[in-house]
Amino acid sequence: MDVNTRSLSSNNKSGNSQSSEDESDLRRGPWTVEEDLTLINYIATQGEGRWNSLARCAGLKRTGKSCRLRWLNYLRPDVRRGNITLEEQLLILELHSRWGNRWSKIAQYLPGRTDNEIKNYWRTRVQKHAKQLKCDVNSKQFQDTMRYLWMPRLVERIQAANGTHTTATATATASTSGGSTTTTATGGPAMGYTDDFIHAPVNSNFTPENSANSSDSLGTHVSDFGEYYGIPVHNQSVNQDYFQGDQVGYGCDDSLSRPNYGNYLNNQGMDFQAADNYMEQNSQQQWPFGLEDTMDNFWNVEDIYVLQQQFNMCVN
DNA sequence: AATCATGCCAACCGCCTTCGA
DNA sequence: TTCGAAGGCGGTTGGCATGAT
Repeated sequence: MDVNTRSLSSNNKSGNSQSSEDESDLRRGPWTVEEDLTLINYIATQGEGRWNSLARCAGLKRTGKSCRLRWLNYLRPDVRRGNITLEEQLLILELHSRWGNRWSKIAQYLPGRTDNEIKNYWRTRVQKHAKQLKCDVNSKQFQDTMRYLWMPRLVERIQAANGTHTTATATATASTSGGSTTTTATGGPAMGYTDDFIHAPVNSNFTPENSANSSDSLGTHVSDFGEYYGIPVHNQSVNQDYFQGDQVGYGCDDSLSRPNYGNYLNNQGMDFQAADNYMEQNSQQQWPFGLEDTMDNFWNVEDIYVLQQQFNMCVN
């Protein structure tokens, strides 16, 4: 069935009455250029308002919801396009560890990015790698892997790309196009095993099992990520054991080490209370990171290989 | 060249919350 | 206070693009 002509009969199950609409006349599916222009022009002259009436007044044969979604996710002038940058990836991981699937809340900290985009990123990229590691994305193992392996690694990549600091002696870059990933390693061992993880002091007492407890006293089993890490939503400085690099190791055993990324986000001005204020005061400004991640993804084949090894050590 | 598998993402669905009469 | 309308949000789907076979 043509997506544009599908029945709308199921649309009103949600309690969102569209009774004032002529349902038989409503369009669905992809928006046309003409519809986009109509919506843009209408909002440019009349501003945003009540979406149902806006849709009617603009002459769009769409539901108000559909118009709102199209505007917020695609037509808004401040919507950012292009790959999620390394910094944005790091921020998404960090914020998701705090708040879980609170996509709209996470999106507030990534100006120009929509909750839908972040959600899609998470589902297509992060969950994919959880699958590759054969663990549930909500599992403690995966959370720890993400927190103590991937995120520090990502910080290293950011620092390396910025030319500010990196302890890595080898770099591997991945480019993902479509479904495949190609990898270019420079200076690393032939087996694509980079030593990003192997060069800094390690607290041998640290394990993923105690990691959650290391930052607070609330690290007992809870399903929600934020609760899991025992982090209050607001007025909480950045996850302390994660960002205070010298105090706690992040690996699963002594073969792991942490990059010297301490307080990276704070050093970038990413204090969350400040971020709250920042967002309130200046919601239109772009996030002060300018680095584009042309590699698309910070995980590559080598990373997965290494991570699988480390992950297995964690589990066993 | 054809077919299949996979990734990506725009759009929809439906529940919940907020608003306002 | 109640109730319907509208908005917000997270989950899910479907179609297109691309790569693999």
